[in-house]
Amino acid sequence: MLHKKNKTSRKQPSQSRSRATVETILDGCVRVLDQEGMQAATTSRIAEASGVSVGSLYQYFENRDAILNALQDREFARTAEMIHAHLVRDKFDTPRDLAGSVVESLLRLYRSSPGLHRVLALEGLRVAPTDRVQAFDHRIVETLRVFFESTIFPIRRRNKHVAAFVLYQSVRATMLAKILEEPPGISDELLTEEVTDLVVSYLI
Amino acid sequence: MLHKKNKTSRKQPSQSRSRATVETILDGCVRVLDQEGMQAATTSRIAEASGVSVGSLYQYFENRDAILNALQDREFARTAEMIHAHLVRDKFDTPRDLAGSVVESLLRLYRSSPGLHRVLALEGLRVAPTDRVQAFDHRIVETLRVFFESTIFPIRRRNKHVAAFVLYQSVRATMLAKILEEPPGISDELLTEEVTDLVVSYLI
Amino acid sequence: MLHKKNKTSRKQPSQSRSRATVETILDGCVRVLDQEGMQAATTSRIAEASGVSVGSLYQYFENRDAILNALQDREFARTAEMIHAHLVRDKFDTPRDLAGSVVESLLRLYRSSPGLHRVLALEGLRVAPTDRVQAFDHRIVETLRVFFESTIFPIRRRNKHVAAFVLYQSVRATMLAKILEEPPGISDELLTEEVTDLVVSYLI
Amino acid sequence: MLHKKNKTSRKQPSQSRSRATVETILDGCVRVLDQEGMQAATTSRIAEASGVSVGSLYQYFENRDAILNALQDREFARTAEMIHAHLVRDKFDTPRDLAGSVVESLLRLYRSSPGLHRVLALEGLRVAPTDRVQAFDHRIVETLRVFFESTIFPIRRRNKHVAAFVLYQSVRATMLAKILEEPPGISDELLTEEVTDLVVSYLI
DNA sequence: GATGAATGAGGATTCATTCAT
DNA sequence: GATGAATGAATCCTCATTCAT
Repeated sequence: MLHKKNKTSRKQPSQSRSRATVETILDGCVRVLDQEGMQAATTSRIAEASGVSVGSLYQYFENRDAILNALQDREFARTAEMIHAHLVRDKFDTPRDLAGSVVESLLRLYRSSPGLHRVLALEGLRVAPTDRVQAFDHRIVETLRVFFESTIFPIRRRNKHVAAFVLYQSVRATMLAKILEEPPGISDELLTEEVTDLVVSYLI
Repeated sequence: MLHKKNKTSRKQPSQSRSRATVETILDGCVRVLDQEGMQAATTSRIAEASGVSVGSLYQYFENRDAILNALQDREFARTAEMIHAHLVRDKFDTPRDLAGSVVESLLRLYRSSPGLHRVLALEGLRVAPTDRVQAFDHRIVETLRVFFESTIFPIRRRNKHVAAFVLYQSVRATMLAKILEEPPGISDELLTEEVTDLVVSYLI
Repeated sequence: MLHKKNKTSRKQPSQSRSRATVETILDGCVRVLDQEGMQAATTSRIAEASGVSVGSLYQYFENRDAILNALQDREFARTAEMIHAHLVRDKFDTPRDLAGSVVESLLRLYRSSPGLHRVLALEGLRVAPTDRVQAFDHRIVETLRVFFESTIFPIRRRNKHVAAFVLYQSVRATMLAKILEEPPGISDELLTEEVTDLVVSYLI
Repeated sequence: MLHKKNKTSRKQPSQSRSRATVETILDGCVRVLDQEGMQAATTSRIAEASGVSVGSLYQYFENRDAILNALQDREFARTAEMIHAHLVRDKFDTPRDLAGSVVESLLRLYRSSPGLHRVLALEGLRVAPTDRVQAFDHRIVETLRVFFESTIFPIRRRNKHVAAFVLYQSVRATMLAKILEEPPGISDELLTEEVTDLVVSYLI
């Protein structure tokens, strides 16, 4: 009743060509967000930046929000994978090294598309009114919690869930603020060091 | 020094009545942001919620963005004042008490108008191209730095500026995420406690 | 849920100026329907033909369909009034005269805006999926039925409701077809005469 | 003589397979019109309902309007044939029986695809600028006129052409209104009876 | 000063048509 | 011949801004 027709939720991007187009569109959207910001992310601007027509956008996505949702999903997945990959590494030296490498990777990830991550943080591309942000934030927090529960490193926090939540929000916000504001007198190295200190002194 | 460069310089809100109207409008805008979100903050909705006409809005503000900018200014000022007030209090017991009370106040402040602060966070009302956010963030960070430099409490961080930056971003983001996402199983008290721990273990 | 906001169903056209604008828009819409047909009745074309801006259209009407609905309401009301006025006239000579004058008036009414009435017939401006047509058709049929029940003229049809229905549809369709197709060799006078015969020989 | 002036003349549907595809497409279009209405009759919906690809649609038809035109041609032809078949029947009892059987058949025909006939009525699929409707209406009217001129039944109308025109429009409109509006309290049988009365009392 | 009706540029979405495979 | 992905003009609608009263 809300939509005249509901078809089969657009093109099922199963064929590799379809999937490629979807990725192309998402990449275009990231470019727009990074260089021109959220308010510029109109359907025609996204189409233009992706090198496809507006019509094609709608061949692959239900509507504008669906693009942003998909982009969010993809980026959260990448973030989660990145963090997970660090935590399951066999080889590590000290807890501090591990923490530092995660922090540093996060900084790098954010720097690769600051505009995108600015929007993702807190506001979460605004689409599903909070659910999507919460759901994905939660996934990352869970990854951290599980690690805290199972690592042989001694963690002095009683409530691992809260600890994961606090640390994820803290590190993310600090790194993003760094990239977005570039406050004078604070280098990447220095900040990575300090944030790692924050994490380690809280956990151990 | 706050005059910005208003081409037509609009209403110089010198008369108290004018100032009152400006405040009324900002309050209306906050109400809209809190209850209906950013996408509802249209000029006519703000006018309606403020009890003034759209025309009057433009008597007091250059354009829509100017309203959001002014609101941002006001809220950052309040935050800065609140933090400052805590830090200059004569009476305090322990460093932990002080940190805890700041953290708690921040949580309260955010909870009083979550919609407003969600928008302010990182994105800075998306208006001023980061300058405004940076400027005000900087002011708060400076307040903290000065405190760290001058307090008789022993602070083990070498670079007080970075420490202030890291802590401000961390506490703010964590508290906001709490309010906006309300992750299950994390109470206000518990989180306040943990964040205070984060601050104290990093600083002392 | 269907609409983001529902306001108070637009401007309440109580002031005479508002009402005048509403009429202006409806008149513009009629002009478009008559001269360019239904497919040309786009919001911007209607606005243009009415001499107002698209924005103003939406100040007075919820959406495009609301314009067509209002127009239909107005035209049905006019038709009903016209028919009613004929039936309640004190002075008339014979049943045939009365029938003939109604038939003739209807032809004149349709000729005043053929494009509009073409659309109104059967399709009914398409908006409320049939309800509106049915409702108004019904009103006119009722007017006729009441007349048939109460007139001192002898009516030989048993079921006055069906008779009213049959006659209204027949006269309307024939007159409209005449205007829209202008079949060669059939003059207004001749057709009026024949249709009057159809009515009279059926009724009396 | 039906060749129209197809610029590129498309597929001359001489091969039986081509003709079959054309029919398939028209049938699909009818299904869409009946079940979903005119606004749903998009090229892709018609293609889907016909089990062919959009591309194939354009193999057989110049453009969308050509499909609707062809459909109109076909349906008018069927109607004309149906009426003709009744009129040339050798066996009939009374004039009333003949009239009644035509009226009833028309009702049945319309009921078999109401959505199609709603669109065809008066509006003539809104395609050809009235010419097509007129031409076909005229053909049916001519069939009737010829019958009126040649039948041994006594017809009391002087101008047989006008009589045919009036009756065709009247019967068609009444039957269609019945099907499209389904006014409460009017059964098929009752209406058929009344309309037959209308015809007979006018003619004889 | 205040008002709110009027304006129209801009944004989301649809769909007839084309064309490479 | 058949397919259906790609295209973009055309449509509905919103909302920041202006200006006559």
